[in-house]
Amino acid sequence: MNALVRSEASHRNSTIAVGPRPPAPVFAKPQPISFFTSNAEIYAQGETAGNFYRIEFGAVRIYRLLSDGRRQIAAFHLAGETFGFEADLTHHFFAEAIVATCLCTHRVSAGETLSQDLLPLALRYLARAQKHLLVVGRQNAVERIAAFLIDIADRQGGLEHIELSMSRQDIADYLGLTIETVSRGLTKLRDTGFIKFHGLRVLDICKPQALRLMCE
Amino acid sequence: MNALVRSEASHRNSTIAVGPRPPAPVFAKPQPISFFTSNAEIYAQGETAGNFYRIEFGAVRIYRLLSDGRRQIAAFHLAGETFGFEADLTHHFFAEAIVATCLCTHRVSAGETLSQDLLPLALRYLARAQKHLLVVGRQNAVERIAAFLIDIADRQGGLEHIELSMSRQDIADYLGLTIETVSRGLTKLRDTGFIKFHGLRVLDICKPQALRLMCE
DNA sequence: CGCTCGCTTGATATAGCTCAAAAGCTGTGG
DNA sequence: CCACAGCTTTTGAGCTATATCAAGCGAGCG
Repeated sequence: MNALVRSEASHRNSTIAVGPRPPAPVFAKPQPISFFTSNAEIYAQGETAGNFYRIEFGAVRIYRLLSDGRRQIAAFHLAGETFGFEADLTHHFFAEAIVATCLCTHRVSAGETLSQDLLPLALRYLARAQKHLLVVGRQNAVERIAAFLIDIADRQGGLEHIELSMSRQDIADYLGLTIETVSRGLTKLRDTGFIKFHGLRVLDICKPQALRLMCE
Repeated sequence: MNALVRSEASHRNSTIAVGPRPPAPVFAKPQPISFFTSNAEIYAQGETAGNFYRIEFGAVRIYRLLSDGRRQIAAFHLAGETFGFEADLTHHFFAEAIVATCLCTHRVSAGETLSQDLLPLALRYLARAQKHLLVVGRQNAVERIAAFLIDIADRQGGLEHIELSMSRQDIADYLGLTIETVSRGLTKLRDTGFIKFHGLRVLDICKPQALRLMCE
């Protein structure tokens, strides 16, 4: 299965208050900033919720575990995105920093108008998760990897240049594959000229149209 | 693959206005009721959105297609649930009645306070979709079927008695399996005494604890 | 009574998993 | 600047769970 022991690298990072900041564009008041090192836990499944977070820089994985250690990453969140709000006051997932990450924390109590801002966000994430279900449920390995690359490229500004913050294991656990299958898929996409590597986690999409067609 | 042609059974049902009704508990005004026969389309991917729907009775599947016909059902909605709202004004999925279904239509323009009601709903569906990702991405066939049965049982009131409104093909497309694998999985659960059939789509869960344990 | 349709069962094929090892990278210390 | 250790990633070989293809079965219906 997929029962790797990853936990020892994943302990809570101390929150570093860096003081007041200029107002964020969407939410009213200056809020505390906290910093997380790579693999630091932001919150755990079962923990009390109540805050949500805007990523100033870095990247975050949202995931769940089965009792035998199998992991599914439900979402990646990149710089600029807001995450961590829940329907009830409990977190149903784990959240960890993928790389060194800086978060701006917001309290839910801060204002009632927040739900006005949060609803479109929640709906976007819902559509994203449900689209990802099609990828994981019905596409083969290479199609899943293609869909992942297209998604990241679009979210990094629509360029064909990609800088991955996550490991092959993270990608595998996001796509419902093994690390070996992800590696073989990327190799196949490279050998067929769809992508070009400039380092393990840096690559260009050479045939964006064709790659898009592959996962429709 | 899974390229069945299902489309000929799926054309728009005429909306039957049954006149004003007593106010729904959550939303303010009486709203038009419409009726859909089994397999009737409620809305299509790409269509303009703007309404949302409460299921008075019946059941609905929310799904997406790949160009070659592979289908992934992203969610089932049962009686009492509300669905169909979107972040932008476009539907990103198809919605069809699974059985004879009666919907109460609400216009988004009806009131600004709606987002207060819709946010927790959206968040619950988001958590549901992301949990389902773990099932589809990391669990084997029998575990997926067990998780599906537990989910339906919980949503039908927590009883151990289940009446499925959906076909084996719908279940397969929800779980990312083939119809044959679903059938074999159900047979295995029956033969090992976890469930007992009282008809093709009617069954009891005999060992709820053990079944739950199977998909954790 | 004989269709049709949805479901089950059987036999075989294969995509992706598992296990194993090699090959790159990165950082550290001499 | 090189050597070595500890990672992550890639590559290889064989195995297995599930898909695919095909046939049979049973309930509902004209």
